Amino acid sequence: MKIQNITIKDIAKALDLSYSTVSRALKGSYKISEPVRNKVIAYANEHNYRPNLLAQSLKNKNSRCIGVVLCNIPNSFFAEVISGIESVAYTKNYLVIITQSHESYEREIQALENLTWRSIDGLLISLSTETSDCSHIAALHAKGLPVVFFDRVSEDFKTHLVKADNEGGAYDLTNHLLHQGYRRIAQITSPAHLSITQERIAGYKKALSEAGQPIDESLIKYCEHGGMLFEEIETAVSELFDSGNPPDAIFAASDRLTLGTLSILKKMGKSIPGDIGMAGFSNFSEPELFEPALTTIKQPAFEMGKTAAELLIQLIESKRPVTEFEKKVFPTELKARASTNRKISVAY
Amino acid sequence: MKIQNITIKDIAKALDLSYSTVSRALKGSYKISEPVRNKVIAYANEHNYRPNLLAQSLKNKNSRCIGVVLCNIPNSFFAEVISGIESVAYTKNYLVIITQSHESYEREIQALENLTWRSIDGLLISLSTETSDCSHIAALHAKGLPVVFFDRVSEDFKTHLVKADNEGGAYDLTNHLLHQGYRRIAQITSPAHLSITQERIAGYKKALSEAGQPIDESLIKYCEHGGMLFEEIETAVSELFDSGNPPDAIFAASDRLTLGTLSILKKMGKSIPGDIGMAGFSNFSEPELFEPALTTIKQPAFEMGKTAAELLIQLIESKRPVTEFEKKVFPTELKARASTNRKISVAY
DNA sequence: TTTATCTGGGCAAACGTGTGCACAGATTAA
DNA sequence: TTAATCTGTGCACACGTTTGCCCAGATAAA
Repeated sequence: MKIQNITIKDIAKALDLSYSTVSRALKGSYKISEPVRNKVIAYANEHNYRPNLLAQSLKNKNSRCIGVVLCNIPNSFFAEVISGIESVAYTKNYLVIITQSHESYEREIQALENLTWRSIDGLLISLSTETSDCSHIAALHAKGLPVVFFDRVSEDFKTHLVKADNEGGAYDLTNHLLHQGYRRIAQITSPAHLSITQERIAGYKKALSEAGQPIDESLIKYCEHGGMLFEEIETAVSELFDSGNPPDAIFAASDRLTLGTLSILKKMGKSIPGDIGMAGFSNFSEPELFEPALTTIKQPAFEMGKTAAELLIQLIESKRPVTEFEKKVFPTELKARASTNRKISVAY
Repeated sequence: MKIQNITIKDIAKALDLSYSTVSRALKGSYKISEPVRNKVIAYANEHNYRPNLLAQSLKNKNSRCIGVVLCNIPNSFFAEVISGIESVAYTKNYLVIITQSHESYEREIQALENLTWRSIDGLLISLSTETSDCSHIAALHAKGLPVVFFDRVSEDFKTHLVKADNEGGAYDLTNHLLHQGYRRIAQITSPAHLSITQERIAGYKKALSEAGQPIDESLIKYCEHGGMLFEEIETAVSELFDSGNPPDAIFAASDRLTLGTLSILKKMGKSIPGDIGMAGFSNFSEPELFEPALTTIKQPAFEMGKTAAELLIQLIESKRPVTEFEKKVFPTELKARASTNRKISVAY
């Protein structure tokens, strides 16, 4: 921007002081006499002095920016996470730069390059569905860039992790479906290499096992693009129904998959929850407005964003290298609604 | 970031050249001989040289960042706008910094201060509901900051405007409701001082007038916070129904108002579209999933973001001061669905 | 041969801050 | 009175780039 702001030099000239005196008076760092300091501060306030962040960053090799890489912004879950991140960054005076990977490994790498080129002090990242190898992130981390994983995490290297209790959420939801009398419960989910997928499948299988139900791997459908392509959800659903032994309930493992599946079931004319039960992970704000009102597992997205940002800033501002890392796991919340309400509570 | 990148100085030392020669060779700007230039470029590529953007910005007084101020990210409309902005910025190599006003005038000012402090090259802004006076933006514009308004625009000063055809959209929707046989059509809308509100009311009134219907100002309810407070929507709805002469259809003027109103009507046990017709401006991705499937006016949000970003970058990169400004108006799209389907087409 | 022009490249200052060092004057200790 | 210490301030360089100006050597013109 071409807007001319007042600089330290201007103040120095006006008060007939050296640059360094002004700088030190403003920072309050060094031995500057009271009268001089007050004079400088008064002048600075009066003329609305704002230090030039670019110059400070160049000098100090920090930028007070944190970079965020996530899949895409319109997704309800991530939109809420962003709000959480911003709420912390705002008070700590960091700027948040958001980039989207659009579930693509290549774009994730580009986003990361762009961010590091722009000088960020730290990175918050949720892996894209295509990402199975984290060496691009590990390399930055090894060079000293503080990193916090959230949501879709990796344990390829040690750092703070912030995630939902995906296993617990999937367990709760599967149990709920079982209690409602559903028996052949399918899961439509993200690629198998993602942490969230593994955990959500683990919870699902755990609930089934505990209930003495068989586990049928053909009921688990992986969408390689996490539902970015509508057709992959369609394929998954039709495979389930064309199998000769269709499910009586579907559990979708993400926001997009949930909405996509619901949409397809309605198009197929399935009656929910009669013909088939339907539920999923979703942070959409008004799931009760759907037909039928949708049973969801909701993640505390805002809190997760907040915590991730707090941990990251703590990492950035730590004087000593941090060696003890935290793994924050947030409970999920099951909201049972009409879409799984068979009104038959079966004992087993 | 503490990551040490290779600098021009490193290249200069390695090749035994001066800094300036290296700089000029890389920029391709000045008289540098072929062999020297090639040598420099080869070395730079080999060692993965990236110019330090902070230093460049400091020197050139531009930052290759554009600032965006909007109400809030989780809103479907704005989330799509952001995607549009990013798609352009990405190819033109600008970074997008998104800030939220949360519909507050004060936070809008803070966001703006933060952005300018951070050095942005241009600004995209959609006014908060509380903003009636644009002098804070005009001041920046007067200082030379390129500004493009989108969505909620102001004509306080001359610049590019990007908006939807709000009047046309409201006209179409009102007409649709009239054709469906609704007669007492209410509008729940944003504060009266906003451009979008005025236009949406104008279209609504125009359709009513043309149909020979009376205009009842008591059917227009303004939500001072644009629906950020759920209670204000509740108040608006209950006032409509408690008036003794309730509406037979409600037209909500924004994403949040639409979802909020629908939610309240359902809680009240109203039958839609029987008791009351319901429709609104909304960019939610799957309105057909609602109960009932929701009639919407959809704005081309992605296109709007794209165009706004293009105009802004054009402004930023223009050599001469621009004096001719454009006003881009995008058509909206009416999607009639069950929530307004009375199945009685009344001639009038 | 001398002078003017061109070509390629280096010097150094600048953008706005931060900071190690030096130094003048005042105070204290010997 | 002299030496040691403390206090407050200024000088100058650094961060990484960019750019106006200058200059050495080569070439062309006179």
